[in-house]
Amino acid sequence: MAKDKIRVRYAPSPTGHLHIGNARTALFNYLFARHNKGTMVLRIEDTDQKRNVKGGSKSQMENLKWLGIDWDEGPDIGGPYGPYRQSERKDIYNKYIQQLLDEDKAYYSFETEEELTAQREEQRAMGIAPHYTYEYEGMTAEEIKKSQDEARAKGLKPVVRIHVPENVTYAWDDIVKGHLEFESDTIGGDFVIQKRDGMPTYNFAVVVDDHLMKITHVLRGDDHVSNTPKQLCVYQALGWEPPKFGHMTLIINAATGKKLSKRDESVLQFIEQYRDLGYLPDAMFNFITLLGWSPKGESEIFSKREFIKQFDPSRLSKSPAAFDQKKLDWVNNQYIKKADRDTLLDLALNNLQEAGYVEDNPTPEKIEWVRQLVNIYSVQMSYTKQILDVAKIFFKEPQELSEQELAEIKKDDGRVVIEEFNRQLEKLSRFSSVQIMNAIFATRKATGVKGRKLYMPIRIATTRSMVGPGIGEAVELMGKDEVQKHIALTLKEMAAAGL
RNA sequence: UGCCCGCUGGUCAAAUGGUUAAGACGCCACCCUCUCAAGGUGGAGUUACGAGUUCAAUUCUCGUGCGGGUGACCA
Repeated sequence: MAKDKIRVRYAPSPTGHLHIGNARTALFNYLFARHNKGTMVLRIEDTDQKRNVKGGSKSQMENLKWLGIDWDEGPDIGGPYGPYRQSERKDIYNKYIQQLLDEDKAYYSFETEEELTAQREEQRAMGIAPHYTYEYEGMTAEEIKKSQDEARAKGLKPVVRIHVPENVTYAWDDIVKGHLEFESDTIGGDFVIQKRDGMPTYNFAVVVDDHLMKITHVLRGDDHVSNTPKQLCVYQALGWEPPKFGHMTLIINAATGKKLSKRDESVLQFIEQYRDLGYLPDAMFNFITLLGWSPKGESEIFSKREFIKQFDPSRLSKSPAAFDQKKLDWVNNQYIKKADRDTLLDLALNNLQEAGYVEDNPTPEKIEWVRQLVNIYSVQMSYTKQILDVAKIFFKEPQELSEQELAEIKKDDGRVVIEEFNRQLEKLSRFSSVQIMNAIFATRKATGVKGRKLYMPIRIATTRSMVGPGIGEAVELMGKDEVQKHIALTLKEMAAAGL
């Protein structure tokens, strides 16, 4: 028989926006599927009604698409194994829960949450691992039935627990971590497979869905390792063949060494936040792929197509990956430098408008101006919103010159240079960068000053800053009026300082 | 505390019994340059510790240490 087609899934719960860690899980499943010409399934795990966030799954899907991840089956496009939302699959789960009940592999449990919490406290106090202990221990079938009937008569609603057999070893060869095994008595006792509200629990629904959706490989986060034995228990009870599992290491915050938690605000963790700052999807895709996975050669910048081609799950790392913002910035800068100019323009325009630096309905001239601005600054931006900061000389009223700047223009012939350049500017027929450079050359000729002594006073007087892009372009973009205003202001300040 | 996992420079990592222990980010220096970036060149910096196996250990084994995950009617 030919090897079955590879089928993987990404199964988020719609509890919020797309988190970096989840995005990575999706990404690796995607790469694995595409590399093997397999099928990518998107399934929404929304069995916890309390935690579901409105619009959560829509936001997840939007951000996945933005990242360049698509899927072949899912709630939005359907597929042969739907529905793809767990909340719509209740009948399916119920059927298998009933089957386990009938086969005596599961049972109704009436212990209340208060009782269970008390039990756990007690166990913890005794220094043993908290676990559920069988509530019908030592009872005959009749006694159990009687006890349940009484509980029901009192109006108690049961949950369904699965019998975890004794002395069983749950073992699997993990794609990432190698051979792993757990003894059945270490997984916490008979666990709940159906909640009081009638919904299945995660560990049960996942098994049913993965089996029915013919999932062949489960790539997920390390935090699911301890769920795997429970799921294997369900597979066994149902008599199903489990898929292959691979548990990817967590992404940690380099500063704390801990798993990135949504509550940790020292790192931006949601794809949307990066999107808003003007990070590029391809760059994010590239960067996230490098979190816990390494390519074969020495290069680290790859297109999606190249990643798909060379993706190999055996190169998934066993040790946690730290989220390195500086590296992300470097990666994004690599992409920005190569990016399509219109794309950058759109992003930057958006950032500038949000900041109120550019009006909402800019004229074509203004858009052209922003385009030039983005062009000259793209080489140094890590993300487009940085333009607010790096190009602030174009948007903010000039500050008083600093001591350092003043020192720079007062040495040697600063004043002479500035005045001469101002005269040369007057003579220009066009206010273009080429012409402006000509004015600088003419100033050099007239004053005999060159190099830094020539350029720096001009730079400071025109842009009111010692830093910035090429002087010709900077001055052109600043505009003639603004430049003349700045020069006049500078000369006034110099006079006031007695120069 | 039980169970599970990990540990190569500041960070991510390659190599897997034999290498001068790749590469990338960051850092430093120099070059380029009016400045800031970008780019180029170079540099510093690493196999957690202790035993064992072996001619040879970053690699295999054991122990110690440190870090992490998990212990729900969350997923």
